[in-house]
Amino acid sequence: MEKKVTTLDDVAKKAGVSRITVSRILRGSPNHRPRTISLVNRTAKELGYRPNAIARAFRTNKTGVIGLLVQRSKEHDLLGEIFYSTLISTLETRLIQKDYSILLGGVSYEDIISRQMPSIVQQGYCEGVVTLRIDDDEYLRELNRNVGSVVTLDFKTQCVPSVSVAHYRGGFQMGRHMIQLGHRKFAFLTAPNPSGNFGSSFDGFRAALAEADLSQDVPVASCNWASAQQPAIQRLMTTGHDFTAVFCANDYLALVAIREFRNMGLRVPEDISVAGFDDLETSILSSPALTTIRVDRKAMGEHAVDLILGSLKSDRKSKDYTGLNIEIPVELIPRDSVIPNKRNV
Amino acid sequence: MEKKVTTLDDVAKKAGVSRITVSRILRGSPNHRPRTISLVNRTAKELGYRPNAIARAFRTNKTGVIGLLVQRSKEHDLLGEIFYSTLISTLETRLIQKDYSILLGGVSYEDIISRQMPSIVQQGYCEGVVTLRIDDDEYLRELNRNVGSVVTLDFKTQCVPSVSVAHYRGGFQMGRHMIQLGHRKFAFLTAPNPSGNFGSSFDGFRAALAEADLSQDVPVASCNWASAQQPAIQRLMTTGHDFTAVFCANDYLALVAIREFRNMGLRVPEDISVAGFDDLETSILSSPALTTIRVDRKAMGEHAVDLILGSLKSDRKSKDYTGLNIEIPVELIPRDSVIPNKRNV
DNA sequence: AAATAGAATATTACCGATACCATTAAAAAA
DNA sequence: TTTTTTAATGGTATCGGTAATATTCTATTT
Repeated sequence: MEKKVTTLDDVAKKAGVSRITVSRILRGSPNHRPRTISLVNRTAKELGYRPNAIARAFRTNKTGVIGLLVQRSKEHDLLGEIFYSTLISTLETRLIQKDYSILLGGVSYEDIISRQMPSIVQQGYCEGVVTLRIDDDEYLRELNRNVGSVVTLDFKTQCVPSVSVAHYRGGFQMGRHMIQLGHRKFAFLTAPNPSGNFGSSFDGFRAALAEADLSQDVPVASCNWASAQQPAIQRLMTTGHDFTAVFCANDYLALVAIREFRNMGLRVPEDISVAGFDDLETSILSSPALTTIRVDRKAMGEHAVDLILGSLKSDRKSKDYTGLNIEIPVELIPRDSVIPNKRNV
Repeated sequence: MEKKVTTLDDVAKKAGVSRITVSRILRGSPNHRPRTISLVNRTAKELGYRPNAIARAFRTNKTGVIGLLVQRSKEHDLLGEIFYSTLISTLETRLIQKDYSILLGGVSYEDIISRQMPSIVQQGYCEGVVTLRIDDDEYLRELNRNVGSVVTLDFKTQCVPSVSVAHYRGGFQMGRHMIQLGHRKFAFLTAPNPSGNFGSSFDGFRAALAEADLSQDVPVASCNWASAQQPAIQRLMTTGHDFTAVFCANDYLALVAIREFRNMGLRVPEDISVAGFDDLETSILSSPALTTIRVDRKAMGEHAVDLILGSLKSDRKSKDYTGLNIEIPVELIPRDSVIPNKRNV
């Protein structure tokens, strides 16, 4: 006695109608006698009938599956980054409501360079794909060639609809905030340029400096992810700079920076103010509580879902979303890691 | 000009062989003339043929998809929890290597109570399912009835194979550690009992107290997740307890506790030592760096994958994994949030 | 050269649903 | 009542693969 699944035919036979009638009724077609409808529904329930999604997908060419593509790498794992896990959670919740499921896919840096499509795409399981911070235009175009609908999250591009963060604006706000508190000399802490988002933050920051007629010649420490952040930070300190505030590309780096500064005997924020970007759930819990730029990840996820679903429906004839970019606004969250500068005020 | 996909028939026609020959050759069957093999391979490449995974899944009844089931709730989102995101990342990486993909599924608490199967299961997309900390035996059994292979992560059970954490052992180690540092009075900080894991930690902790002939009557503060942790913690402090060390069910709660204690004017760790459980990536960055119990999440993910794949292969006839439990060992990571007790030493 | 074994390839049926078109039954109009 | 229209239902082909079985072809044996 293996598993025996009930099919449409079983239901049809038992109910004494044709298979297609059962199919239509179960899908909610109204063009049937109430008697037949209730008979079929009852019979289906009795037999414990469950439509076979694979068969349906096969026939209709609609899988009800959206791929979620993240970049994977040895040293640093986007999926494991808390910023993204919140995002993913939002995507899942909202897509389920629309009867879609999420299929996870990882691509390595090498895959991207060699234009290697992930297996979930090759196999044709996905009706559409949402990418997380995949920043290679050519790769996105190739994806689009394979999947029909692609939406990019956390990277602004012209070749597919995208949802991005107002990094420039966030950097600008942080710049103003620090200047307002009396800081005049700054440093940046970043990771090796993922997707230029960090670059935008710093451009915005510099714009604030320009506005205040301050030197935009800001020293930059570029850290690797996994480890080896210390050298970059130490180098920053030992090259004779006299900054009083550091703007970090994200909250995680800010925490690292705070630890390193303290290891060097500096007090944060008394000697150096440190700010982050993202406002992770835990950033309010750090000590000092982190001054940062809040990003509405929920809104990001929701917009991404709306974009991808909208772009699915459009059978070439309806609205074209290509190049449509939604920029999520940000908000400065002043807390305790950035304080007025005693030296320059 | 819509999308035209090349099928086996197209390749077969162009190569002048039968469809099934193409199918077999592309799947690597050796029983063919080398000439035919290379001809078919060449033709397939020329036409850019990609096997249709849905059609194949339909025919073979093998989807190559593993479901990942997490509990979802308004106030607290497991998917968004960093502990799990690392786990998920590991699962994904390892499953891809075995040519499987991950389909994400969420279940609410209500779903579990009402034995409502998630859509990814109902639809029959999954060959197997890995659950994350779903702690209802009856629900797991029902799942197993629907999917064939189920493996539970972060919850120990007898009804399906499971991978769990040595919570008891971890609690025990932490107890010993604190006692060794001179602490005699303790408190627990936990969340409303998810899955009894937290309970095991505290049982282990108490066992260490018993070993040292200390009172096991430890006050407990039970916090909600999202917010409202303050009241529970304040209540703990204002009921005349005189503990010097607090063992928290996880690192996140430990951070919350530290903040609350400080808000009440207490110093951590000078006045109160605080310890967590999990060793999140960021826990070494907090100040003070968190003393905690390290859980090898990578090992958890790897074992889960091995279990689920092994249990897929077993067509009832081979090994039966039911009730097999793998317990992941833990390790005490002493850092700066637990220090020797000045009062009692 | 005929018989036979084994390797290579082909035929056919089928997985479970839906699309499309045809048909029948019931209601409305003549 | 007969015809026409409309609602309800049925028949058949089909999506793109693979399993099982049948057939051809090649090589070996006698």
